[in-house]
Amino acid sequence: MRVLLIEDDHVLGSAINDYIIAEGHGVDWMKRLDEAQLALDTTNYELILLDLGLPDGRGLDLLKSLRAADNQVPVIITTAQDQVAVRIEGLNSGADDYLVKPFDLGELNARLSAVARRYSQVAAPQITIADLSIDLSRKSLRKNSKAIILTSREWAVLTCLLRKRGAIVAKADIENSLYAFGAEVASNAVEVYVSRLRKKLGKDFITTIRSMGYQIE
Amino acid sequence: MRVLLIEDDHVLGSAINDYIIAEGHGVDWMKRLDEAQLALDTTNYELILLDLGLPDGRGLDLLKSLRAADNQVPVIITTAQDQVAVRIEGLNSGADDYLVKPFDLGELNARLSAVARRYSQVAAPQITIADLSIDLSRKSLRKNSKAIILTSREWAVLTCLLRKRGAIVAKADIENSLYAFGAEVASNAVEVYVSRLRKKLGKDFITTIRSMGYQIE
DNA sequence: GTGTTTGGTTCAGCATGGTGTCAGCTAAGC
DNA sequence: GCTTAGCTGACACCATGCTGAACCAAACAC
Repeated sequence: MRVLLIEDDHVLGSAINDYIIAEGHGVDWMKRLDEAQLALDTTNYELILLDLGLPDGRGLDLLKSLRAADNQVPVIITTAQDQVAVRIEGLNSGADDYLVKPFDLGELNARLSAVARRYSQVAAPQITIADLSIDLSRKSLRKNSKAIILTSREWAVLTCLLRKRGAIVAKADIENSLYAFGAEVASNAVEVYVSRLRKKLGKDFITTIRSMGYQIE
Repeated sequence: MRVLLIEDDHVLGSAINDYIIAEGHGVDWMKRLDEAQLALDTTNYELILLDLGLPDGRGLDLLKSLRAADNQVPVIITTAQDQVAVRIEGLNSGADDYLVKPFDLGELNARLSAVARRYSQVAAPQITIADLSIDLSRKSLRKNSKAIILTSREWAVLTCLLRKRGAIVAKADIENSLYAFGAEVASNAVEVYVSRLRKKLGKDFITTIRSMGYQIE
């Protein structure tokens, strides 16, 4: 997850910065609003942590202009203990969440993952390859924006290949992901399903690497 | 918006209750978890306000089972000032937000509208598909502008499918949204309801994806 | 109380389409 | 050319899904 941190306090800022990195996310830390605006213009973030206590007090404007521009990126605002009114105004201006300073870093983390979870539901992991768009979680698939129905076995083969996209996947690997281990299938089932997939998705979508396996892209 | 309020404190509860009503929303106020579970079984809420400080301390279980059943209804938890750990666990268990008691009613309202805003983006109130027009929040349904009455179970199945419109919804998912946690039903109930829905709404409205689930559109 | 209606759940028998298998074919590599 | 690997149409079988009907429980009328 790529996070934009807008915070002028050096001590708190670097603590948060380090913490988010330790959680495995990427951070851009901006100490001034004009820098933040610039960063927003050039990069797509998945989360913004916005300090509303900045000296110039224009953090809310940034938030409002984001929402006015129909940018739905989740924003968590941070305020000092006594700024209840600011907090309310922030939420009404389109913030998704807030943290009251001083806050527990564990709490920050919980909020991060809550927002990340929420966000990941909205922005479906949509894969687009050539004229195909594939949504694995919804099991929906479109070719030239026309829906295509796959059977469950066909899905199994497709996801197995997509999970290792770019790599060459051995036929045995695919077979193992199809049939719970043990149940040996002495046949060319995988070949059959690849054939069926090609009929539905297009000839060149899955390439055969002779005597090694199959590959997508 | 229909809100389920779970709060055992009479004073605070009735204050919140009145406040939400004053804001133009509907509230069901439950003082015990078993009542709340019952309410959840029969009604679809758009927001749940859950007090994690209930005497039996099983509020978290309710929340977890909701999420386990893939119920995405926004949940705001309330905790006392000193229960930071509970709060964090709540967020990690799938709560969308929290309020620390004692909280400002203005703050409650800001959170309500924040959640409502977020929610309204997801579920459009009026849906039109083919010759059907469906209003989920009012539970009204028309086919060629002729009203159709559905039973509550039929609604549950329909809304479950519509909420993930376009996606393939597994039968188990639908079952989970029908029968809140615990109550295992060993039968083909979902099939029966789909069959009845098709009889009322038209043959082709819900499509079967064999061994995967059902799909609308 | 009885009778009726309404909706939920279960079951059985039937229909159907996905699955696995094979045979005959094509294409690749040498 | 030959050999081997992979492709694909055809098909039988049976798990999966459909649906009418029966059965219950709760609500309601009288």
